[in-house]
Amino acid sequence: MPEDVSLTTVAARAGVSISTVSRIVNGETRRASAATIARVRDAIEAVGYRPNPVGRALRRRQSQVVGMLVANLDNPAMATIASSTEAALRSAGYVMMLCDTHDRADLQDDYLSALRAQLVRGFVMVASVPSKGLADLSAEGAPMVFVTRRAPAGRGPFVGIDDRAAGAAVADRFIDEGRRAPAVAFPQQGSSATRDRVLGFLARLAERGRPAASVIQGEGSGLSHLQVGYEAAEKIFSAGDKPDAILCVSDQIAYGVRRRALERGLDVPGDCSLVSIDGSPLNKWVAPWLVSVEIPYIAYGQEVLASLNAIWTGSASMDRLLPYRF
Amino acid sequence: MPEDVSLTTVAARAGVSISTVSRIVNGETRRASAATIARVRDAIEAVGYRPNPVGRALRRRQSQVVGMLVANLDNPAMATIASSTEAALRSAGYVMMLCDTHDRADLQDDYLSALRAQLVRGFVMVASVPSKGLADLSAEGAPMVFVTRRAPAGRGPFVGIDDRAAGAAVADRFIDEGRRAPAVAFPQQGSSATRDRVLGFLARLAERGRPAASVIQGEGSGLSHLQVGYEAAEKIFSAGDKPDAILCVSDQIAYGVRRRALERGLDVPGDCSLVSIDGSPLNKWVAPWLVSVEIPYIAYGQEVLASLNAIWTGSASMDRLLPYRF
DNA sequence: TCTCATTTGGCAAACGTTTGCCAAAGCTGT
DNA sequence: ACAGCTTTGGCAAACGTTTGCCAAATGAGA
Repeated sequence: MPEDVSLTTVAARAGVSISTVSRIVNGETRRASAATIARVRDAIEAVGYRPNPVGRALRRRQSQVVGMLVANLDNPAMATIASSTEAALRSAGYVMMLCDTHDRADLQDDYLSALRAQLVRGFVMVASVPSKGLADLSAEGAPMVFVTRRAPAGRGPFVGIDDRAAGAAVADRFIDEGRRAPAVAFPQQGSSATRDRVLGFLARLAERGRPAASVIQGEGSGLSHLQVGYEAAEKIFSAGDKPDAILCVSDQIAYGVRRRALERGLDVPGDCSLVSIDGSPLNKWVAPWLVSVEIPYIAYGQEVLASLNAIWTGSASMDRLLPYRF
Repeated sequence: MPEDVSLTTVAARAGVSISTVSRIVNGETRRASAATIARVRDAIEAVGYRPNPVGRALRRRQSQVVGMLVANLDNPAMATIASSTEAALRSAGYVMMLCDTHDRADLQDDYLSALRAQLVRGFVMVASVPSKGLADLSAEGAPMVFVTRRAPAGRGPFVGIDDRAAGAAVADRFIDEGRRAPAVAFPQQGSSATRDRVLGFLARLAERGRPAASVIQGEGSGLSHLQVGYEAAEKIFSAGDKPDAILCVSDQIAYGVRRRALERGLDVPGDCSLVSIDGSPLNKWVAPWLVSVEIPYIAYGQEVLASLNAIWTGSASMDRLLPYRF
């Protein structure tokens, strides 16, 4: 299958000019007679012509590529988002270019500029980090949608869940279950997502008669949420009050908390129940002790696509909040 | 930052022709005087010129893009491979385009032809599936490296571990530990990787006096290895002999086996120890009961790059087997 | 000073598209 | 038969790059 078939090949075979073929390929049916169109279509079929995306991008000054920057592909949730977004984009005729920023601002900027040079059509920022390049690009009005974490600069369409509400839902559950000593484990330098979950949780508890001061709060630092959970748990378990229910703002934090709990000889959920926000399908298999608010990461892809489409067509860019499920 | 700076911009500013600038950008230092080179370099710096990859690809008929097809991004091992490969390629000046084939031949072919149209420089097939498009492309001699699973057609450079040896290593361990009733859990329609692991395991056991017929073999079917393990375990546990050590050919299979074991009231590793081949870092946190042969997925990226480099420079394409660690 | 080789650099033609503009042909109504 | 409009389609110029070829300028040797 020699792939050196271009508009010229088709034009020669159909006995028309390349302009005509180009127009027909692009659906400009009003610029050619029905007979010509049929002849060209046949020729296209016969030689197996496929438009060359590179030539097209050069001329149009815009490619079919959408760039996706993800903070950490090793995080299963982000991998799922990447996978579903790739599928959605592909089915709409776009291709996705994926970059792993490792949560580093400098890498993020490198990737942004490389992608821009590729004339990408849009950017999908999954858990972006604040950076100069991002701010610039955003200010220029580049098509950009933020997933999981909101835009550092504030404005920018967002795909995710209502993090505050999710936190509040866990609070409600704890109260309804009659928990005496609720706690929360979260990362020291959290993103908008983890922060909002904690805030929603504490706010709802306060509304229902449990002021924030009475809630055991454990924060952890470290690169991975596993480590964060492990550290946060230490603080929580060595607090004066013994917690009987802990909100972990992500699955991985819950894994870390649980490990520390085991090391301390605590039974989960016997002595202390763990609730997390994420809901990886893996939990059912490796963490049956964990109750989780399930986030439909698998559905993120189509929302991202819808959001990009809205931007491209000039509609108002609005946030897309997906339903979570307890 | 208006990004409409091209060779023309630089040429005008430096007072030379675009040919000269192009040659200097591409390191053809012998085609211009030192003074000219300096002047051009300054101009490049001043206007912030970056070569346009699209124009370049069109002219060179070859882009800096490397296409990566992965069977399932939700699999943490593959996500890690994708991440490390992306990093390695990026640091060598390439960009990676990632596609998730969901292990489907038709999608794989779609992606292959889309990537080819993008004039990609090479293909990285992570756990590829046999397909017509793959066979054609491979026959044409497209630069292609196979990761984790060997080329369906046989020939093609491979990056992975020595799967038979890994299986054998587990066999040795079982014998050395004095296990009475070893078993193995594996997928019904396995890849070259899982097949080789089982073969290596059984062969070594046979060498050391345990003919294959005496080994409990449980195969499972299903989309995910979790399910495979769950099914395989059922067969293994309901066999006449009660196993006291099971080789699970992947981490996820081990998770499935363990779940079934729990349901049957078996203690792991008390009643029966589990050994898997994969070694996800997550194991330490969520599956401390699992012993694993650790595969250095994080190091795959650089090997993939090295393999591609070998192909591009015309060297003999050889397999790259990485060391595993018990 | 002349010849010849080397250095230095520009011209122009590609690569595969898209699209503004022009022109030929076909129609309509007078 | 003629003006004017619509349909149909081609020409050619871009988009940003690379590169074969040619030419001017420089330098060396005679």
